[in-house]
Amino acid sequence: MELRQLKYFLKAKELNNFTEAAKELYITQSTLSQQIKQLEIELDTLLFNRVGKRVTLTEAGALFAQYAQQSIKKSEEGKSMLSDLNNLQTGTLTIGVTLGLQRLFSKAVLEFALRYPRIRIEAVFGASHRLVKDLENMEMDMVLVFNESLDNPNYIYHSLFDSPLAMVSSVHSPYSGRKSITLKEMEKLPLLVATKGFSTDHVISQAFEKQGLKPTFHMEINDIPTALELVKSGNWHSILVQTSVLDKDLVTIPIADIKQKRTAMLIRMQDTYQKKAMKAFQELLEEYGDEGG
Amino acid sequence: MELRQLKYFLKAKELNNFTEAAKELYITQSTLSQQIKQLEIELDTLLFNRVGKRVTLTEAGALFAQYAQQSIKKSEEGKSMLSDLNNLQTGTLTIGVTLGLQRLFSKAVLEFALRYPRIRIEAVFGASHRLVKDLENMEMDMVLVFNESLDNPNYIYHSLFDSPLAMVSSVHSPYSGRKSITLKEMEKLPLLVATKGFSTDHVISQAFEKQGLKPTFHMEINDIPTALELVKSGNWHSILVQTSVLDKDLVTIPIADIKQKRTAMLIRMQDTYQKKAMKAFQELLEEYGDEGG
DNA sequence: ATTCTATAATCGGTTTTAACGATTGATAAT
DNA sequence: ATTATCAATCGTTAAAACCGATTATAGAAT
Repeated sequence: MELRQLKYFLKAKELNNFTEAAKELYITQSTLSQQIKQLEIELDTLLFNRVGKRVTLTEAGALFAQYAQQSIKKSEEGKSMLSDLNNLQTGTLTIGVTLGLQRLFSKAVLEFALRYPRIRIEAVFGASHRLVKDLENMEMDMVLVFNESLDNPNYIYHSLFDSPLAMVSSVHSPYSGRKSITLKEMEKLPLLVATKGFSTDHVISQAFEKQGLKPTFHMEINDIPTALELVKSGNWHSILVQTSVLDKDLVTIPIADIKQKRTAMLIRMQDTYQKKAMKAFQELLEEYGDEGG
Repeated sequence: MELRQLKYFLKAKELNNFTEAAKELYITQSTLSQQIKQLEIELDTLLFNRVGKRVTLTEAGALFAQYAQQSIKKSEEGKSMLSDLNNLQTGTLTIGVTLGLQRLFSKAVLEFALRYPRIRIEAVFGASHRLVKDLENMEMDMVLVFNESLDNPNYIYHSLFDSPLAMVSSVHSPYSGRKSITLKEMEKLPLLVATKGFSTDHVISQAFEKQGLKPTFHMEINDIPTALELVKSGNWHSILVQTSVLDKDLVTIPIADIKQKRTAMLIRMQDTYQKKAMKAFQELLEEYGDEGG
């Protein structure tokens, strides 16, 4: 048994497909096939069921995966611990971020880059469920999302701040200056969805649905800065977590009938050893989170 | 980084000597040297200081060893978990036992062998510090010793029973029938040490010393059954943990001035996964332990 | 029913590398 | 000064990881 084989196994498990897994591992399918087989022989247990042309994890495989992952994790923790120790700080920090937390992230990353110029940052924007999945596959060090609360004990959940949903409009819009707005009022407005496919979008749709309202979303965009640019034109209004917006040309108007706040949170694997860079980044997030995102 | 390299590294760490380590690993010294170097290159850190012809672990090496060990452990736990799952029970249970717990061990192992005939038992008798060291190097699943209380959080300590020290004599000896005896009385008797080099021996010596007594030990043996045979002859008396002795030809006489009892305990590594065989053995030990060793 | 497609297993050959034996170099002990 | 002991290094060999091509199989499409 070698770590190499365990890594191959986990990738195959993740994709349930040897050919694909081999591609991602930059080896051929035949190599992967052989290495998995070798592992199975050593363990004297089938890890995958071969039903026709497809493979599915066996129960034994699922159980074994836990140990495989932990074995790999420990070895990598050891490595990154040493790299911290050397204080060369040549590490990489991979962070998943959901769209609405872009601002918080940029603020933190700006300061972080100043303090730790030699640490490479890899930021992956995406839908929270996708990010969490990547975290599970150890492809990320931490993710920044809204309201994900898997109760998986292998992860550490850390709330950063709460923020309500609000309508975003141009300062020149007739609604500028309003203290609040109702969903019913918004139903007839030209709306722009800035978080298509994200969990925030889901919350918004549900709120309208609950009141039997059918708003028209004239546009869907999955990039917040672009969406905000469009809102500035005055042609559309959008709905976002309030702290995602801070621009002198825009206003946020509290939505009277959405009480539920969104909670920004940081999720990371439970490590006995936590990368120094990670700790530092987390501290920055907390700092900026307290200032209101 | 491969598990093979981590195993090599740990062995080298254990022995502080590449040549010896290579021998135990059944590889040549040159291979070991190269593999360690390769690991060091990957980690970008020296694991050993090379001072002249000898090697000593660096601080980084000591830290890394923790992770290496855990990585290996996880992979092996996974493997043994599967072997249990298959219910083939082809596993091996390696147990270290200190001399005085021989009786408890034999009783338990007898029953265990009946219930789990396909599990191989490897029993290693030896001094407790030696056993504990082997346990640390993961060469044992558990050890049975007296009073070892390292406060290492990676181990689980489980007390089985307490037992006082007692003088052991032939039923025909003049002391047979005595309710108790003092160290001073024993000083002049022909004594036989049955636990030379073991921690119990240490306790006995200290007790005499404390009272300024200088007993004469006419014989030293490091095997209890043999020692007991000799005591039966009536020529010597010995001092042992009371529960080590159960023989119609022998009597145990409580020693009035040694109040301190010896605690039999089981020590095992803290596993998230515990071998079924281990659990079963532990249960038997507890059962027989309650009956008084 | 037949062909096509997607997939895993297998086979034979190639490349990589783990392992070896012998040698060198360095240093501690004699 | 000599010897013994150890780690590093070098060149070679054996093992095994890997590859490309082929085969086998099952599901999908025709």
